[in-house]
Amino acid sequence: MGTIQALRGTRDILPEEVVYWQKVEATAREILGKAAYQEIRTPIFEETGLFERGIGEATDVVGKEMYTFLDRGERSVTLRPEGTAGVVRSFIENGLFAQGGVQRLWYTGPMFRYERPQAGRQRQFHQIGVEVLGSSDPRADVEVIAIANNILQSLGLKSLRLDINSLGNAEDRQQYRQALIDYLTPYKNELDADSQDRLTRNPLRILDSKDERTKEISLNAPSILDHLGVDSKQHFDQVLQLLTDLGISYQLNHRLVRGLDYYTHTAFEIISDDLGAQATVCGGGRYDGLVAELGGPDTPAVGWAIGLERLIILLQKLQEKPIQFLDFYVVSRGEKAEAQALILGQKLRQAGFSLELDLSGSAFKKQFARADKSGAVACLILGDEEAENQTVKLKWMATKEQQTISQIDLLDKAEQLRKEIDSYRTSGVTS
RNA sequence: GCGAGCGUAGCCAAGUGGUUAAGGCAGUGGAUUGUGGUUCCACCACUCGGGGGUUCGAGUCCCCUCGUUCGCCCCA
Repeated sequence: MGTIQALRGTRDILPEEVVYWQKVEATAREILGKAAYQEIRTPIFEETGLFERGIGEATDVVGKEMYTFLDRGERSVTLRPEGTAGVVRSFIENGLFAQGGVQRLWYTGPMFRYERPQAGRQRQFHQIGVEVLGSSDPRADVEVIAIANNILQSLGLKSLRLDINSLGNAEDRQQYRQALIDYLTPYKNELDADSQDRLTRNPLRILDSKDERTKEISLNAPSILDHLGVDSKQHFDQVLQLLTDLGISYQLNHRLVRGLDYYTHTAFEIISDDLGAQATVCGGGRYDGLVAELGGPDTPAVGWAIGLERLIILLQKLQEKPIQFLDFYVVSRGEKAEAQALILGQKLRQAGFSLELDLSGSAFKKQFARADKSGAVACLILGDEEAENQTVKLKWMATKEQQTISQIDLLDKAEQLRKEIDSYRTSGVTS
């Protein structure tokens, strides 16, 4: 192809699809606002070291999926592969911790990961996420999960599953890691290649391998839940109890291991069975060590991120397309009439109406056909006759009834018009 | 990074070595002068993602490349 096209793993979100995005954003915004979360916007690219330190050099995200390049000043720069590191950097850099108490933040925007595209997986994708900084209370873990739940449910998504696990604190994890290595080492040669590789580097990840034999072996592997210290155990028990109190059902999954190194204690995923291989819609957990790791004061934190593309795939499957109504479609013909139509349209918009102005100058017949397709409740018609008399014809598309009124009256009766239009809409009769 | 499938107009899609590349939807113009969702007519791919090769002849076979889909991997 000679023409330029969007890069691999990126795509355009066309108007037809954007209505879903707007619905998701509006819903999330409202729910987060009601829960006292504040939006934060951080740069799309950061110094590479932020992610290396924050996410962990041994992770795949950092090891092989980052969009990293040298800028003109020879700095190593990386397009953010996730949102948490940037938010935490900002939290530290701007001294948000100095405000004391708990900071509840949320963000949305594009993320970048150099991966092989697949259904529900792109190189540029979008997330909406929350971070609660400054509380180690199990209620924070649960609040965050409950909010994710609210958003998903408000959008009408059902049949989602919450998987949850605890990774304990750094000590628990270290101990468990050793126990796991001890258990797996005798089977080393039977493990799949990737898992053999991970045995020393990142043994926890072996637990969610999809290789059959590896699965069999890890079936009897020690569970992290048996290696939690007293405090970790208590924290997790409380989280589970509170979830139950809230009526949120969950599934314990001791193989759930999140891919980013910063997670501690609670780790969870909200999973859909309607997404194919990329089934996780929302993933998150607690990351008590990250703020300190990045040079800030020791600050416990929890958060999650929702994958917007995946969410929208699900939403589209529900076939509940948000409908956009139009109040008027403005049809005009003749130089004078066309000019008046433009002016009338402007005034009506200022009066709060939505409308589309036909610019084609083609035969009325054609313009009406377009009016019909536009889904407008009513048509405003301006021809030579109307232009001469400063009037306009108002035609209700559903009933085909039409009347002539002066342009001034039309604007004066804005309130009444609004009611009439709304009554057509609610009666479901548009055209 | 690995494996497999696919790639014909804006969209869906026939075609599987042989004259001018079906059809449908959408779109555009028209069926006399200012009125819609029906109908009717016309127009709408010098070309089959791109490049190379085999052949008298390729959308149809082969190679490369790009894209895409589904897995692996990874994760949202």
